[in-house]
Amino acid sequence: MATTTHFSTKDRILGAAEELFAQFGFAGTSLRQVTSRADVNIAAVNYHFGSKENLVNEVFRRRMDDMSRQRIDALKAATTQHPGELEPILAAFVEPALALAQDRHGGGAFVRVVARAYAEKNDTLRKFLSDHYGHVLREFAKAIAGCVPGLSKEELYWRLDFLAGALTYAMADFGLIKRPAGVGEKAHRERCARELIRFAAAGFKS
Amino acid sequence: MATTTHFSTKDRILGAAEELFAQFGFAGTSLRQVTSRADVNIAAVNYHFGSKENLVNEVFRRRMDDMSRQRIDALKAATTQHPGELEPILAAFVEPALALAQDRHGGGAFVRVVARAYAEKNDTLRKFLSDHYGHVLREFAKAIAGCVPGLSKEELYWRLDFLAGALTYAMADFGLIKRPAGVGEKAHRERCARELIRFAAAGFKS
DNA sequence: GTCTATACTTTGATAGAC
DNA sequence: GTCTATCAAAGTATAGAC
Repeated sequence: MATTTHFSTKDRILGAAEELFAQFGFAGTSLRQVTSRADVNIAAVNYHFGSKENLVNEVFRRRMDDMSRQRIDALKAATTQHPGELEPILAAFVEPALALAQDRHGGGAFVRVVARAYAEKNDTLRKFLSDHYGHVLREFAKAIAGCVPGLSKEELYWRLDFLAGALTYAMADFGLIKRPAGVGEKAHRERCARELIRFAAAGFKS
Repeated sequence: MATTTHFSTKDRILGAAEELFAQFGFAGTSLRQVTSRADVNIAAVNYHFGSKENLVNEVFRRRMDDMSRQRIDALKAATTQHPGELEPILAAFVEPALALAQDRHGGGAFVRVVARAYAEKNDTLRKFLSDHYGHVLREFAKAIAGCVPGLSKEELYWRLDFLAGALTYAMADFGLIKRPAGVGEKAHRERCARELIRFAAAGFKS
């Protein structure tokens, strides 16, 4: 917020929190660890963010906003460059998410916030997610509907949920599939995207 | 552990914990709440379970073991009664999970443990899950491979992961789709199963 | 082996001086 | 906007009764 390269207390807290959350999870990270790494006083967290929970949400929001923007941009490019084709739309949905999940700095924290929204009865966070995710998802729903005309709106939404679920699972690296030692992270991610797009495309067209 | 209907301290803790975890989540439930509801001393938790984390895992394991058994039984029935058909196999995988997720007593807690395994860097829990889930998944992989002969083992495992992800998401009731007011829980669950089976079947066959 | 009373340690949060 | 001091509540650990 100035002409210098100085990072504000708030920004330093966000940065430190993101790294620690990604590495140790939320429960495993204390605010004292965060403030110690950010080199600020323990009380600064509550002053700037109100609570630990709200700090978590803010860490998440930075990445989420960025990913949503990438998705929307990619969607526009897909529908203009490949009109009527389903796979490029699915790629626009899948690829930014997998790229983020793999980001060393924010990916772990991001995936964890999503999972936490599953796990904890947290209607505030759920509503927040549905407000943001909802908007993006509806854009994709419209675009997909244009490629698969026979689909009812209900069926379309069910299938979008299935895609989102499979993608979230893949982002968390949770399944049977493990990256083989000889394959780089980028290649593994691209393989995942390719497989998921093919799987989902067949599902949407069925 | 007797001829009476007496519940041991351990069982009372497990029962109270399951209900509270399902209702308030893990972070939202203190051990003092648990021991108060179970009418046992606070120290009994650490005596019987070692830690809160381990209590969570034990609550989960009871349901998990039960669900895995149901899945395996349903798989056997499917392959003998409908040999060579893919959809009954997928149903054997999907339906026990959705039924459990909807169970008022244990469903909430169950889904939350799975989500927590996503969210927290907990290799113990992840390994435990992969040990149990892994065994069941491999049975299903074999059965599916019999129905879709052209599929490589790698592709098969990718797609199983996608199915598991979509199913987990659906179990958590996390997506856009909400149960309409006029539809019962059972009907909604059956609709979900039907849609997911169709979606995944097309994906596996692609 | 089982359970209880009790104390220890760390956590997130707050109040008030500066 | 930031700090020190302090708080209540949480998970955990231990000693000893039965």
